[in-house]
Amino acid sequence: MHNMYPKKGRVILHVDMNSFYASVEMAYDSSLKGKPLAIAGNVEERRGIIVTCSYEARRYGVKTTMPLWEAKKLCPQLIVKSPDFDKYRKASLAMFDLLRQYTSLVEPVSIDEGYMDISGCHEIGSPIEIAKSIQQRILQTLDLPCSIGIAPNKFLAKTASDMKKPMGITVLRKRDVRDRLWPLKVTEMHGIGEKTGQKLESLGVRTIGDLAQANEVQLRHALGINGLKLRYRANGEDSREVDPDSIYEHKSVGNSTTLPHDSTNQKELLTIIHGLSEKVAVRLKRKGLAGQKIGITIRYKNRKTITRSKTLLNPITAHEEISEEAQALFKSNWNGDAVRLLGVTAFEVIEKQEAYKQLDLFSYQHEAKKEPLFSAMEKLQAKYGKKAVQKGLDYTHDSGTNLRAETSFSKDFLDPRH
DNA sequence: TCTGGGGTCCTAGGACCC
DNA sequence: TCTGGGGTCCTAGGACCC
Repeated sequence: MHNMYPKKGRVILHVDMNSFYASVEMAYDSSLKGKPLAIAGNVEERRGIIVTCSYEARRYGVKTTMPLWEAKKLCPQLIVKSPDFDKYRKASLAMFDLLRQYTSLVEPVSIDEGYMDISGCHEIGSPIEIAKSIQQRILQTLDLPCSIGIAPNKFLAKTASDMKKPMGITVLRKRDVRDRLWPLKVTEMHGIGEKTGQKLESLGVRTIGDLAQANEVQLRHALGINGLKLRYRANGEDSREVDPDSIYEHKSVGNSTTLPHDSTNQKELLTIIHGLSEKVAVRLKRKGLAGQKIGITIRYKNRKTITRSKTLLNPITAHEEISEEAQALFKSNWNGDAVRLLGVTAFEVIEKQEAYKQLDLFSYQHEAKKEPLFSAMEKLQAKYGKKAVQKGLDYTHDSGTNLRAETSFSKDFLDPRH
């Protein structure tokens, strides 16, 4: 018996497109190749920032999230384009289709990166051969460069794909962790940003190796359970599986906009919320989703940002309904200061089919308004359980009608302690 | 002359239930 | 006269990522 793989380990690839938006623009217009190119939001206005830029632009010090005016100062000949998301989505879909020709275990994590589990792909070739094939075909058929990390788990694969850019292929095995992962600065680790980096610094943790061997009690105290998770990863451990279905699991759909000018004009602000609500409604409908919870974001002139949300009795999709909830939230929470940004988000989105079941419940709530409360509640409880009954009660509160006084009686009735 | 827009996940406190 | 402990749901904020 010859077993090439004595330990049944996984082989995970992380495919990371290099400066994706800029590369897509160059694939469409080859005259842009070799030039400093940046994709920036709000190109016309003062508030644009760099979303992506070509490697040529990076040589001038231009970086992602840098304000546009600053980038132009560093590189006056910078070519600036507004993002064209339809174009990028198309390229992204084609790229993931190509990956799925190797295995169905493909998990897109964003428009330009994804994981693959190629553990069962021995017949196609070795992991490195597969990675080379993928990289070549993405380049040949889509004219797009990418880097690929090969490792026994997601974290190491993601870290590996970052090590050689552009067009790199990097293998990071468990036995490489000590020599190749541990020397890296802890701030380069996926999941560690500015704040966590500062906290770790104050604990004397500067490299990933420091984190891997840090005192668990101290970590837990400073960072909570996340500290232990990060330490685990720093040791090269990560048991998360590649989940091809995760793309279908939407949790929220939102739209936000930074206003061209800070505003205190309530009418204007409400109009903007109306427009954002429409965009949310259109996107919900296109995906066949409905939102159980509507939220707004208000960012003030001084950048202080608040969020307010409301859980609804029934999931909604319609533009007018979303707009009504969002405008009500705005009116009761805006402090009158000048507003810089507004956002509308639908949370706890569910598939429309689920929403129909809940509409059935809604009809019972209407009955609850006509019938004696008592029997309507019993019906509701028989069909939907106590949680549904609680919703029914909320509704009577919401409507603020004559049923209000009776609800407390019903609540008592439903509590077995009484 | 400052710092976009799309998300996810986690935490923490209060209300309420059992 | 005084007051537990487990759990869930809801809301708001924060950290992080691309």
